[in-house]
Amino acid sequence: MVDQDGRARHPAASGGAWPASRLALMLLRMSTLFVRTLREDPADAEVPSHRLLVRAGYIRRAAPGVYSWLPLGLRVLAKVERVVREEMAAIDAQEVHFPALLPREPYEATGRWTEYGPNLFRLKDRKDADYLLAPTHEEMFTLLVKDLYSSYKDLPLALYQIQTKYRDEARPRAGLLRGREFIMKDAYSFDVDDAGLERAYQRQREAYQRIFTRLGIDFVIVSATSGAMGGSHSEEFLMPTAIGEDTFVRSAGGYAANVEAVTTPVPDALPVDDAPAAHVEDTPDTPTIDTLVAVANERFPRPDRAWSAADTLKNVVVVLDHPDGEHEVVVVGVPGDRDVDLKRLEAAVAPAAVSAAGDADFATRPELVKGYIGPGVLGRTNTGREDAVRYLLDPRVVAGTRWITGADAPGKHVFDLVAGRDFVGDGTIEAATVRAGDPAPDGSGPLELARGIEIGHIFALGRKYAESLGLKVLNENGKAVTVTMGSYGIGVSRAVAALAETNHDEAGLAWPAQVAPVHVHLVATGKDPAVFAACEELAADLDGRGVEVLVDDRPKVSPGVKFADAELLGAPVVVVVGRGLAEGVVEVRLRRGADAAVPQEGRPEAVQVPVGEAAGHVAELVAGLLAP
RNA sequence: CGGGAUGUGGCGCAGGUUGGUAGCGCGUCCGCUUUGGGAGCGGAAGGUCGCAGGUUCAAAUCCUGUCAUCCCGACCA
Repeated sequence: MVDQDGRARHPAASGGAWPASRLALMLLRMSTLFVRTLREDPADAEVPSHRLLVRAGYIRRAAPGVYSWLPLGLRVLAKVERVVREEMAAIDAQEVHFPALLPREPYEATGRWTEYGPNLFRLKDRKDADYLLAPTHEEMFTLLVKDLYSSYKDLPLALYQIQTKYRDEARPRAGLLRGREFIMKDAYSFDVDDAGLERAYQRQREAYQRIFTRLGIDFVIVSATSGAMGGSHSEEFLMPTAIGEDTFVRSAGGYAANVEAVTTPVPDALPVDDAPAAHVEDTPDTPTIDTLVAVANERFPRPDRAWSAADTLKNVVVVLDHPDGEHEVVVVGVPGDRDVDLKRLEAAVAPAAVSAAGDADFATRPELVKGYIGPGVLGRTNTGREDAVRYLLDPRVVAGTRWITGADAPGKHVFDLVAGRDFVGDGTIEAATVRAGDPAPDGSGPLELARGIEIGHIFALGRKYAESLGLKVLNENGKAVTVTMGSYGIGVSRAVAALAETNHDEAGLAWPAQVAPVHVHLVATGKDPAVFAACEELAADLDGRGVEVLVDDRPKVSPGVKFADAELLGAPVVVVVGRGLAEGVVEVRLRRGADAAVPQEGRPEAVQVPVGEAAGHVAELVAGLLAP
C-alpha cells in the first residue's frame, strides 16, 4: 500500500460506481462462463458460505478480508441490490453515490477521525494530505445536504447509496461475512423535528422488513446500542445462526435485544433494619471469588444456607480511554457470580474505549489491593474524596442488599456490608454478563441467548452530525434550526454470504430463486448431437420467455461432473436433456426438492416432462418460485 | 495485541526427526477410448520448497531472524 516514493495509496481507492445495468441478463454457457469450480474446499475457509462461494467460483480472495466478485457472484450481488433499490424507491429514498476516498476534514469535524481508531483506513496523497477510505458516510451526506438545502420546505429528505466501505478490521474472518472491504447500502434521513425523524425511522424499518422478507432472509429485530455512531436509539436486524458474531437475547414474550443493550430490571430496595453491622473478618488466601466462598463457608457458615458467589460483590478494575486522551482507572462492582462483559461495558461508556487494568495502572492507585478491593477506598460519593477512583455499580446492587466484599487489605473481607447504608456508588452501569434465564426488562419472561449475523442496523441519530457540521434549515418563523437525522445500513455483500450460509447442503449452494445467479441450470449429457441440439433449442425458448438460463454445453465432460457442478452452483431449477430424449422427455428437478423452503437430503426427485412442453413447464415453475 | 497452527507447481497435501538429483492427488494441455453421478490409457507443461542470513562438500530438511496467512481470544455501526 506504499509505492516506491513511499507514498501511501490503496489499490481499491477508486471505490467504484456499480451501475444497475450490470445485471445484463443473458444466456450463460458453461463452455465460456468465467468460472472454475473447485473439487476441494479451500484451506483457508471455515464457514460454509465462504467455502462454497469460493468453491463454486462466485468470489476469490484478493487480500485478507478483501474479495473479488466473479460473474456468478456479481449476479447474486446485483439481485440483492435490486431488491434494496426497489424498496428504497418505494419509500422515496433517492440514490446518490459518494466517493469511497474522502478527505480528513469532515471526519475531523465530527471527531471520528480519532474516535474510529485503527479501524479507519488512512492514507496520504502526494502532498502529504490525509485521506481515508470511508467506513461509513454520515459526514458526507450531512455536508451535501448542507450545501444544497436551507429551508424546512426541502424536508423531509431521504438519500442513500450502495457503496464500498472500508474498515481495517483487526481480524477479518469468514469470507464475506466480516471483510475489510464490503458493500453497504447506507441511507440517511433529514427532518426538521423529532416527529419527522420518527416517521422516517419507521419507514426505513418497514422497508427493511420487506427487503429481508423478499430476500428470504430470516431475521429478528433487536434493540441495540448506538456505539460510536451516537444517537438516541437504534435497532439491529440479525439473521439467527450459530456462526453469528453477535449475541442477542430474546424472551418468549417478544422482547429482543443485543446483549450490549439489555437493561437489568432494578429490584426493589430492601429494608435494612434487621441487618447486623458490617464486620471485617480474616479470610486468608482468598484472592478469587471461589476461594472466598470456600473460606466463608468454612469459617463463617450461615445458619440458613451456604454462601455462594452471588453473596459476594466483585470489584473489577478497568481502564477507560476517553476520546480527549484521558486515561481513567475505574472500578465496576458486580455480583460475584457474574463477570464484567467488556462489550457491554464499552457500550455503556461509549465513546470511551475499555481495557483491562495493567500493572502500571495499579501502580498509580496503591489503595487498590488486588483480590481484596472494596468500597472503603472507592467512589467519590463514598469516600468524599474528589481524587477517589470512580465506582460504578451493577443495577442489582440496590439499597438494602448485603454483601461480602474486599476490606482493602490482604486476606481481609468485610461481611454484611449493606448497600445504601454502608456504601454507595458513583452511579450504576450495565456491565455485568447477561445469562440465559435472566428476566427480560419488560417483564415478558426469562431471556434466552442466541447468536446472529448483523445484516442491518438502523439509527435514530438525532442532531449529533448536523450539529457538529452545522446543518441547519430555516423554519416557518425564519429561525435556523438544526436538522435531525437517521442513518440506516444494510450489509449488502454480507447479505450474499448470509444467504449462502442459510441456503446450502452438502453438495453445494441452493439459492432462493429471487437471488439465484440464474433460474435454470440446463444440462446436456452424452455425446449425441441431437441431445445438444434439443438442449440449445430449449435454452433459446426459455431465454425468449425471460427465464435466466445457464446451459452446460460442454462437450466431453462426463455427466457426473455436470451434475455435481449444477448442485454446487445452486440454481433453483435443474433441467437435464439426456437419455430421456429418445422417449421424448427431459428431466426437471428442483435443487432444494419439492419443499422449496428447506434444502433436502439426497437428490430431489426428477419429473419427466415431454420435451415439447418443457419450456412452458419450466417457465411456469420459475414464475412460481419467484412469486412472493 | 495475546494464544495456537501453517507457508512445498493453479488447488489440496506428503516429504522434514535421520541433510544427498522435489513427490502424490486434483486441475491444465495433446492423442486415443469413454459419456446418467466428479471416467480410462498414453504423453506433456508447470515449483529458485514464503523471504533473508548462517552451519555444511551439500539445506525443502538443521540454526537465527523476518514476513505472510489461517484459527481462537481481545477488538469490531
